[in-house]
Amino acid sequence: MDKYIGMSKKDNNTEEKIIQAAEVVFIEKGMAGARMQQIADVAGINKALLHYYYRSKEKLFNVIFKIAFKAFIPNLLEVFKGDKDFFTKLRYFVSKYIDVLERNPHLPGFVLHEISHRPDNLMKMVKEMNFDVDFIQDQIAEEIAQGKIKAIDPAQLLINVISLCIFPIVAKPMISGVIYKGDEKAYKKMLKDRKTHVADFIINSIKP
Amino acid sequence: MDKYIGMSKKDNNTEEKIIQAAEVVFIEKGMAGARMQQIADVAGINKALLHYYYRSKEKLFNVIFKIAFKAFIPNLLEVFKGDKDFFTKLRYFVSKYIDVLERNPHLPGFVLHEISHRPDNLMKMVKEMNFDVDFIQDQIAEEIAQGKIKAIDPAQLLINVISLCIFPIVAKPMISGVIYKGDEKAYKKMLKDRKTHVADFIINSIKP
DNA sequence: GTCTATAAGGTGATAGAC
DNA sequence: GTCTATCACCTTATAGAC
Repeated sequence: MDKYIGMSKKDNNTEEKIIQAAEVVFIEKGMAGARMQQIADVAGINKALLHYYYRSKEKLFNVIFKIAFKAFIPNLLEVFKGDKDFFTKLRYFVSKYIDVLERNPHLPGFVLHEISHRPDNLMKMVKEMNFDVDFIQDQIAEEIAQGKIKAIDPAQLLINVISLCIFPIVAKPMISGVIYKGDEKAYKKMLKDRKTHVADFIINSIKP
Repeated sequence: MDKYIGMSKKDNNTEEKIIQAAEVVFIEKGMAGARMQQIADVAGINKALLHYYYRSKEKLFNVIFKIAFKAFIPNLLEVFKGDKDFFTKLRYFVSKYIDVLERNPHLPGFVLHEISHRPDNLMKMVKEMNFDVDFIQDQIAEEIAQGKIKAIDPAQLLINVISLCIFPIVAKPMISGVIYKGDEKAYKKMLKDRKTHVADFIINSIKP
């Protein structure tokens, strides 16, 4: 079982217990695979009480999805607003982001899977959350203009960065099984090395 | 609805119709979300006949998963066995693989999602299929030894290549929504550009 | 707020006629 | 092989006592 993502500590609060349980179950099983009964069990209550707090499975799911999405596109992106060297910020972001994902390995799979099954519904929700990644692309463009990095489509570079961070987590069983022949330790070492490898790989590619 | 992956053309054959329908439904909805009734509807038959051919949902799922997995880790990898220049083979692979995934956008999400929900079950199946990617890593190591590419962990490079190809497909609604603000055409153009961009990006990073 | 009991409808699977 | 009808179970959701 995964740990819950949320930050509240009021464990005695029933609502909090429900949220924590729902995070664990939904993120592990997905909307279609999750069962209200199991969420109730994990929360240590019964189904009826679950429906008393959240009238339907879908309403509860939407609450959890928002929490998961915020963890998935983290405040971490804010580091790019700092005035440090771009490569320094990139190294910091990659290392910390892989760190976050490593501790919540089912998170990216959950968000990606659900968002591609209800794109309209969920994207509306995401828009309300008002995420902004434009400033990162602007910053990349500015770095290029100043000759600090090679010419590259800022969007492509951004996609490359997140691909290299997220995919190894989403594809854990795949990589662990096919590339490392089931050797879990080898997978973990790879992920640890990756916290510096990814930034090195990217910087090697884009430095002038 | 997606198109089916399989290659057979015997459309009148009931078994073939079932496989095609099951591919469409399972790959789009996943095991937990798929319904035998819907598969029957898409195949133009009824549930009973479905169970006549495949005794259970799980048996049918396993058949489809194997097909999907073979398409996901394609014969395309064989190009690395050729004797062309490594960078040439890399360019060819990236371009063709993104091409394949673009035409089956739900395929990688399906395989990754299901494999991480039944790792033991499915990895056993995968092992029976006897995939081999070791020769690619050997080849990378050889290139490094010959000084044709910079020192790099072959496994990390391999992971980088597939991450950069697959992630943009798995995360389509995400990228399309957050980076391109819902502009589908911009997403498609990005993917088209990516067929050359990814190899350029990688080669820039690893050329001596 | 929290529980037990149960309704209402869905879902995988089978029986049996043709 | 293919169909209709049906079973047995599961799942969400609600009613009503405390």
